[in-house]
Amino acid sequence: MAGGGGGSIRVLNVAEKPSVAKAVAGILSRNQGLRVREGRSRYNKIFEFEYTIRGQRCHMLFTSVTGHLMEIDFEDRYRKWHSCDPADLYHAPIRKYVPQDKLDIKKTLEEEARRCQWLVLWLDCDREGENIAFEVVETCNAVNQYLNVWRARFSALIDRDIHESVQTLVRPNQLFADAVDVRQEIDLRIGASFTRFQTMLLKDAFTIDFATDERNLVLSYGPCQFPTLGFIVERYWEIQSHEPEQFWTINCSHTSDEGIATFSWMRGHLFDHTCAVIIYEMCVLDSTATVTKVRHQEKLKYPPHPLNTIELEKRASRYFRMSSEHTMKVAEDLYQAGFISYPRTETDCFSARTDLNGIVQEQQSHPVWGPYAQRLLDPEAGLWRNPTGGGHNDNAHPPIHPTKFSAGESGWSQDHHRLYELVVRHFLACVSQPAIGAETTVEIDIAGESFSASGRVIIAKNYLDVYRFESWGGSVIPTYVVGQQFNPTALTLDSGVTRPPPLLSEADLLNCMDKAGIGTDATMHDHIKKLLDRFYAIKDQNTRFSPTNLGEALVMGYDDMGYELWKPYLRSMMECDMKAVSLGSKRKAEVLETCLQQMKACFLDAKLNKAKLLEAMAIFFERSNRPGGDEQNVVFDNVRPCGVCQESNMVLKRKPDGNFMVGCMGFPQCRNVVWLPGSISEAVVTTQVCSFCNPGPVYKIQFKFRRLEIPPDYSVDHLGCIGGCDVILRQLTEICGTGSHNLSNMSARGQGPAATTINSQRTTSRQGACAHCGQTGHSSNSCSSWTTRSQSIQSSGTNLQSARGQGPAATTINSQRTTSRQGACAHCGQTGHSSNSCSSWTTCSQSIQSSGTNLQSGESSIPCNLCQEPCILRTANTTNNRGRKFYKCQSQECNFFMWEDSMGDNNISRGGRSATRANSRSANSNSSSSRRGGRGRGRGGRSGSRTTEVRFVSATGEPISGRSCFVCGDPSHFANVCPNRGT
DNA sequence: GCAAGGTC
Repeated sequence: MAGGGGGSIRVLNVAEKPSVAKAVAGILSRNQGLRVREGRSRYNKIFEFEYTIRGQRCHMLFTSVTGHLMEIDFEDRYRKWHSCDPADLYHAPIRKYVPQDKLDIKKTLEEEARRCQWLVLWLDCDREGENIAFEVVETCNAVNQYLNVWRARFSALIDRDIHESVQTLVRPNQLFADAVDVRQEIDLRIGASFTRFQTMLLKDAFTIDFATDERNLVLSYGPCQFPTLGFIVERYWEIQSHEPEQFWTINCSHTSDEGIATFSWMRGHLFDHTCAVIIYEMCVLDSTATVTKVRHQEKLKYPPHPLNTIELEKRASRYFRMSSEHTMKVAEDLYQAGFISYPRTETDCFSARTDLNGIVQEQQSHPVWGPYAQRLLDPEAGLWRNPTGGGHNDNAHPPIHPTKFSAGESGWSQDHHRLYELVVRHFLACVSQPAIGAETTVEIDIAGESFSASGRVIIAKNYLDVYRFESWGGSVIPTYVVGQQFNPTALTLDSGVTRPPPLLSEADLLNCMDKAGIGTDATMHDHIKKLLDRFYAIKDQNTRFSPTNLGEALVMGYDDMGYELWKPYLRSMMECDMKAVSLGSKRKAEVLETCLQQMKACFLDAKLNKAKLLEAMAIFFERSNRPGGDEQNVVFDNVRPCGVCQESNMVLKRKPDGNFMVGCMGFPQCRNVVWLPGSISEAVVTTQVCSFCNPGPVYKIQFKFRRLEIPPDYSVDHLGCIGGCDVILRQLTEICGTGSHNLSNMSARGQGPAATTINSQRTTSRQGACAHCGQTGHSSNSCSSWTTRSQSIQSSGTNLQSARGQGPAATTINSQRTTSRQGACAHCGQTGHSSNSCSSWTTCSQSIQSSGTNLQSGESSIPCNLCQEPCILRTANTTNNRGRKFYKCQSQECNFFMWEDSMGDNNISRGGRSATRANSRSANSNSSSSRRGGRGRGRGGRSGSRTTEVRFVSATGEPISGRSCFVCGDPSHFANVCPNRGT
């Protein structure tokens, strides 16, 4: 490192945010001779002071950016949604630029950098920080290539760290920055491609009747938001597929002068009713209890670890029902006003150098928790304990803690008060002794069966005194000694049912994301909010999340395709790759290429399987009759570059009349088009490239023809090329015509060269034979086996061109030719009306409306068995259950779902219990087995979660199926409530 | 009109 030297050098220091610039400048200058002036940006001031770095006198200029200085986006040509096939976004050029709102910061950097010799980067010490560092370097180097660039590494904004850091400057780490470049590019390409794809595919195809303006509806996909949605849907499905099961347990209680002890059966509960009854009968017949074990134990309840962002969000949600997004807003306010430390931190352990004592001292005068703080500082109280960390450290920020005392500010909302209180109490708890409890466990034996009861007495509350959000429940039980005998006050056989897990709470969701590495501490709340903004999920009053129909349909669609795009694995894989890049074990270009290649293949596959998405949507939404509602019309598959305009791609389209064409995306400026045979029922662009045709690549198309509309000697499946080399395709075009654009139409209007031409070479090779049936003796024109449709084609004049080497495809209408068609409807080609008012559009949308309506809303409804809201009869459209009718409760908060064909079963109530519970069980079981398609999502048999909620069914006197009271034999009640039973 | 990541 340069040192010594006579004169002073100018050093430009740049921090990631204004607060850090201010703090570091304050520490380095020791607030001596520190001057501040405005920069171009009102938030990013410039601090100036003198400093000496390893003997070199420096005039320090300290300014900041605000996070990333640059953004990436596609080049202009690809930015419009219809400018290209979304698949092109996997290789479309990307540019990195400083957005408009950051230009003033850029200007400040440029102005200052010009006059400096050194650049010292004080960005946060994580990968993103390193990437921002290089953005700053790029900006400054552009105006001063002689800058000596240094990186300051620091882990906390405290004197010792900062002074040490500036004396041990290092070079910035390109590998760390590379890892972020990889992430940015992958996120952009995947996000934009899938978002455009699914939005264009689904938005207009269905009536998605949310409050918002449908035209602005964006069905976004993102590598973080989708797995987050996946967690919500998965839990929702788990609940739906839960099969309640009845279980039995024996409970015993004993009341004495000292109180009540409730003993629970050490077998837990049994699912075998007969077995439970037999054991119960044994206990009742020999009900004397003998105490077999008494154990006294001291138990500790530890205070929480120091607070990081995720923990703050989870606790604010749990204690105050604040959303994570709102929590972060309030925390940001408190941080900006200096009351709490930086709220975006992963760190949950304090540095040994933090002045914990000083932080407690500040809180001594608070009217509520002040006395506790005083006790903490009193060595005689013995309350202090050095905090233990949770093992996370971002090496950039300390755990969230109070930085300034406040007894409440006038401008604070209730949430500001609450959050500040949480931060303070949490901090005080962290430096406190754990709570101490004395636990007693008593075990008894009744007729060979073991039961246990426990009680707890809190000896010292310690941290619980200040951390009012936590409690340590416990009850006192009477004293027992080993060998003591007593008669239970009550001995009952109780029944309960297993229950599904609850919907995910916000804290649960944050937990899932944290574990799976979805998002960062600073962005997790954004992803959750995005799901709500996109109408993918809703949050109920208990801050629990469930998917909307839209969210569920999207996940279901991808799941039915067999993809786990909604699972966290993709992100985990990316995280691994990024780590490898940052460590230098993988190269940036290599990771980018591999990942994008895989994702593109996945994307193309998803496009091929788009029917699955449509099917899943059709379960929940009605088909729309909007013109763009035909998904075939809005999702384009790239076939080849356009040889006419040489700007856009030619894409496969299906017109509203069902016929296929390959047209230039540059329409209407470029009208290059290839009409395809009218006998095609399906056409899908593959990834195979034709090795003959130019300009390439020309992707081959997998066609399926309608058997009855093509000659018998042609296969219904054909992998074809529209570039001009494909003989079969041209034959079929000639034979079948192109629907409304058949040759008779063309020639009738005197359009010159027909769109559908027969290749002379091909015709020559089959001279003398009918092109239709292949037999000689007649031409295809007079072939008797042909349909009326093809006969109309035969009258057309054919423009014979040689097959190969003709440049643009033989079946191409070029732009020059199209010019002559100006004034004709772009849809059907006829004159006299525009495409807006073309009657064939209307016909098409009507047919969709009448035939494609799977969701027969309002056709029939029954009151919900669970909540009494109406249940609407709908028709499923999934692969496994197409056409099957089901009832689904309209209420968003009710999970009732029942197949219509299984309703009979539901009338059989089990064990004489109320029909309601039986119905819900049956409904759930049906939904699990069929809707989840047996992919192992629903739990089978008894492996799932069982909660121990016990219902005293028998206490109501209901007989359990097939049994009668063993005391008096009466089938109308059970033994434990038998009036004839002695104690 | 797309993502996720910084931050004001």
